[in-house]
Amino acid sequence: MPDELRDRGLRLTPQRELVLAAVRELGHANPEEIAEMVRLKHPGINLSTVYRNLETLENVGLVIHSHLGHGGATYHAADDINHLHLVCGKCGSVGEAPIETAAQFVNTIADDYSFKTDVTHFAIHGTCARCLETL
Amino acid sequence: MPDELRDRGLRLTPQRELVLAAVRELGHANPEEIAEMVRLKHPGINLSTVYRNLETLENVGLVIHSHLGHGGATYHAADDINHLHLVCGKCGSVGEAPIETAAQFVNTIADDYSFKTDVTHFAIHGTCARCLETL
DNA sequence: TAGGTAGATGCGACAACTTTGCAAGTGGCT
DNA sequence: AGCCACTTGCAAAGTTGTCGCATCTACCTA
Repeated sequence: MPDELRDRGLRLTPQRELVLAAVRELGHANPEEIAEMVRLKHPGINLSTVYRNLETLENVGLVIHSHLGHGGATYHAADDINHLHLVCGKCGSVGEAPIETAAQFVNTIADDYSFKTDVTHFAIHGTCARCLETL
Repeated sequence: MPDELRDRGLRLTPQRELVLAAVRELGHANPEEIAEMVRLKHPGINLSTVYRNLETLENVGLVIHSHLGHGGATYHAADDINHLHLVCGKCGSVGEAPIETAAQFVNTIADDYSFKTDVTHFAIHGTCARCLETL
């Protein structure tokens, strides 16, 4: 679908297409990982081009970033954000749970604080089952 | 209570006391803000000393960090972590809600995924009431 | 109370990650 | 085919946090 880029007023460059494809394929990935994947087909791409394209793609709503750990952002395809992330503070593993798991929590906060929460933006932090066992 | 430091095997230095005091006074603050406050009484303190003391104080359980925004950590007094943070992605405001608000959510995740979540570590991201109005 | 020592501090260098300026390149319109 | 604004590559710089090392000092011991 090359027109999904043009329709949003963006030029269709190989770099841009490959960045979007990488985000979709990787599920969630940081800029460095995305650059690596893009380089398989377009070895010369510069990291700053990746950063700029991620920002651009996010501005037009094709891509979304979230924060899974202490460090930088990870990027997702916008239409793939239907889950929340369970990040283990011990081993760093990233689990997923359907977004409905938080539905009541979100509603409570909306009712009590008029705050519309986006549960996918930040990870849910805690300790995973395996790490709990080994304590 | 100077002995709360010594009791945990830490030397009682003016810098360390002031860092702890600043964390307690500020409620939540990043290392730079903490350094600024410490400098009011101890102008010479080095930023790396602040970082090292925050790490040390966290190791002995007097201080805890959490992530409120895209950037770095913010620090709290450990006995002050009884609320979760509602961070508005538009205006950056930080609201609070009692930790019980998330109790059922936490239980659901524990039951379904054996994942023990720490809701205070990452902020709850979304849009605050005021920003929702002005959309 | 003086002295020794492990731990703490200050300082500068370094590292990781991201942003920016600018010149050269190129997609898309006419 | 040609033009122009948008993109890219590259290098430099900004940010934030970490590290090595020499110096200093809190605390223990005699």
